[in-house]
Amino acid sequence: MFSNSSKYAIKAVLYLSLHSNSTRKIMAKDIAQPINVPPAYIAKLLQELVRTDLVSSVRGPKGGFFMSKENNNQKVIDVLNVIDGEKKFTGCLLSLEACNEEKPCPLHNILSTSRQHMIKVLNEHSIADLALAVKNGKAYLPL
Amino acid sequence: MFSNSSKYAIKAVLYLSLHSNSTRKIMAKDIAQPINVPPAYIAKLLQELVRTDLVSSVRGPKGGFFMSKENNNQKVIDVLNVIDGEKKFTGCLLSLEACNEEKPCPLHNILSTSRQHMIKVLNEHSIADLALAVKNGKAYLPL
DNA sequence: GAAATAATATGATAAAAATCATATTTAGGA
DNA sequence: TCCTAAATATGATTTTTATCATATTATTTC
Repeated sequence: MFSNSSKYAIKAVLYLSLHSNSTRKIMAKDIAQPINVPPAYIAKLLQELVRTDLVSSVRGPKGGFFMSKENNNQKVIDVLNVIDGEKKFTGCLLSLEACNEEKPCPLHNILSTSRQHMIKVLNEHSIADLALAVKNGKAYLPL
Repeated sequence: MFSNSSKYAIKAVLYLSLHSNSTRKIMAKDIAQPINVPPAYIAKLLQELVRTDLVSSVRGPKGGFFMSKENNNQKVIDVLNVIDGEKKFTGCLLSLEACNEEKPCPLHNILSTSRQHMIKVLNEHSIADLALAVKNGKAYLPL
């Protein structure tokens, strides 16, 4: 459904949302272990997330990654769009160039509703929302 | 969302549903062109679909691929399961081993409904249903 | 301002998915 | 029975994705 990269990115951003802030930064290697992602890989993903303003960072000693208030308010779909690209959600389900609402492909026809709903939900929930669910014991991050 | 292979498989199966039957078989290369998929690739995919009883075939002269009545009644999700595997739909959205309904991951939490709906729809519609929509002008297969 | 630390940029390698190629088997027709 | 046509099995190649490694740059602290 989502690529490994996207899953890793979501996990990293969630971890940062739960454990970091502007005065409490976390190094790439210290994020990698708890979310079970290769350190070098998560480092590369984090760089991309920093470039696109989804995560904040400071170099040098006492530096690291963290989530600012603005970062926390970004929507879940923003992370997915940066890593997997928008077409993943908006593109035709059969990759037909000429597929659209007026002339939908057969899959579009039957899946359009649930897909729209999916996009809506990802658009409505911020990273902070997901983190809050974890804090409240309504969602979990095991292993 | 779906892999190229899955998209190709759906397109091939739809094409066969619309243009073939037990007395009108179609060769791999004659399927490849209209659905815009590499001939050798679609041939390989068709073999897998035949092995799993989603498509029928006859070798030799006058042979080819076709959809039997049973083939046409298979559900869309069956094709996707064969090509992409079931985990694509049932697996945790963050690939967490211990994620489940009782202890859902944050993504599971917000996407579960639309995902369930998606699976339901794919389970309810047969290949024939999709083909019918095309015949009735309710769905299209451009390019 | 020098030393140490941590992100950044860049590129190399490995694994998986997609694509291509071909020898083998089966079925039909002369 | 022999030739041809078509699927099948198998494997090679290419492309993409995932993973690993390292030299460079920025920042803090002494």
